[in-house]
Parts: sequence; C-alpha cells; structure tokens
Amino acid sequence: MDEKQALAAFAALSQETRLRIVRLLVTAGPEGLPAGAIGDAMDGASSSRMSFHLSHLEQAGLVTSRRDGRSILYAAAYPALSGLIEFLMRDCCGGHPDICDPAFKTLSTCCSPSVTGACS
Amino acid sequence: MDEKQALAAFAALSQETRLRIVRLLVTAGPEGLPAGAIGDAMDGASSSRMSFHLSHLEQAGLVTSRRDGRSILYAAAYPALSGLIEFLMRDCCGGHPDICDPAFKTLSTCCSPSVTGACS
DNA sequence: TCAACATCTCAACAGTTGTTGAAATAAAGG
DNA sequence: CCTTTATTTCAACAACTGTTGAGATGTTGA
Repeated sequence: MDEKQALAAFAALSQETRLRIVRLLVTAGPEGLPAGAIGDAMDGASSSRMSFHLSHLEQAGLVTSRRDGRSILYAAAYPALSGLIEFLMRDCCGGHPDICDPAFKTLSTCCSPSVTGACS
Repeated sequence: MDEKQALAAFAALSQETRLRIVRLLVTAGPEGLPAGAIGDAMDGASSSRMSFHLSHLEQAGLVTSRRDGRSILYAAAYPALSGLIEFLMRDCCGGHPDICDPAFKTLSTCCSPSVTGACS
C-alpha cells in the first residue's frame, strides 16, 4: 500500500453510499453479493448509480467482482482493507508506539482469533 | 466514531496534501508543529492553502490547534485516528474475525509496547 | 505606537464528483 | 430467435473542492 493507493482508498471511502457498500460487503463475507442486492440494500438506488460506485470501489482496489450467471458478484477486498489500516498504523507508530495502544487494544479484543465474538 | 465522523475523516485523508500533513504530525508527536513549519515541509505551499487544509483537518477532528506566541501549533488527534481504525475494524470483524488477522498481526508486531521499535 | 512576522479570511475561478435518464451489452430460458 | 433480467455505458447537469492572490487579523519586540 503506497500513498497513491491509500489516497484512492480514502477517497472511495469518503462517500456515504460507497462506505455503506464496503461495510455491507465486509460483513457479507468472501462470497460477496450481486450488484442488484447491494442496490436494494442502499434504499433502492438506481442501477447506474450502483454501477458508478461499485466501479469506483473496484478501481480503488477495495472490492473485487466476478460474474455468476446474469449477476455480477461484488466482494470486499479484505487484504486492501488490512493494508489501509497498516498504512495508517505505520504512520502512527513512527516514534510513538504508546500512542497506538488504544487501537491495539480494540483489535486484540475484537479481532484476535482467541477472542472471537467479543466484537462490540 | 459514527458514520458521519468517519466520512469526514476519510474525506480529509483523501487529499494528498492533507494526508501528508497528518502523517507528518503523527510522527511529529503530541507537541505538534507550527503551521509555517508544516507549510515548509509541503514543498512551500502558500499560507492560505495551508490554512485551508489545516482547518479542514481540524474540522474533521483529525488534528487539534493551539496558539503559542505568534505561531499556531497543530498536532495529530491520536484518539480520532484510533477511532477511525476501530470503525474500520468493527466492520471487518462482523462475523469474520479471521479475515482481520493480517491487520492484527501487523499491529501486534508494530504497536505493542513490548515490541517497541519493530515498526517497518 | 509601529514595524515585522505568522496566520487567517474571502471572492473568483477551474477542475472534479455524483446523479439522472436513456440506450447498449450480456446471459438465461422458453 | 426472442423476451426477460441484470448490469454497464454515456452525456448532461448541478454541486462541491482546491488553488490563487489580495487583504485582514492578531502577536511580538523595539
């Protein structure tokens, strides 16, 4: 994850519809969802609007797509999300690791395999 | 950190100059830097341009400011950064904690107090 | 008080972004 | 093949964003 990619990712996440799409896909799991279902979840946004935002997210590397019959399935690009967080934390750690501790604690109680289910 | 705050933060971070300012301030530590010094670091950006971006970042809650003599010192708002990461990870954890593992590992080697200095 | 310094405010402008609606493409099933 | 379903592409338009340069504001030390 370099600066250019991070900028594209942040730009993609700075739009309400797109942020909601990402959150939906992230919780939907690796299988992804068809574009239509995503549109329905976004209070029935028009198909062209969905297509615009989904391409934008794919361009930014935050989601992937694959065709399945008539539908196109979109799924969260988990490594890109991890990379973005890593990019932020890399900054955060520069000389001041203690500062990052709150975030670290959140993650360790939320995401550590041994503490599954503790997510708030 | 709610959706509105997250959107503002992502929007603020999606601009090259502002992302660089945040990275600079994060590594500069809690004391912060005067606006002029930040401007110099941004290949001598004009003062009005700096003022615009710094206010934008402050509005988004990512930096704080305080006057010190003639200068105004800007510092990274570390809790806001942690909060943003937490917001992302909260999404990431929804039902699939194993997915977040790469990010978790990065943090544990980078930010844990017991592994200080391991930041890449 | 005045001159120098540090930063902010404002209006104008160019460039970018998101929405809409209509038309095009692609796949499935009768 | 033709119809239906699913999604994308395109042009037009309104709204928003970042830059610039000029001027205003606040602070310090002589």
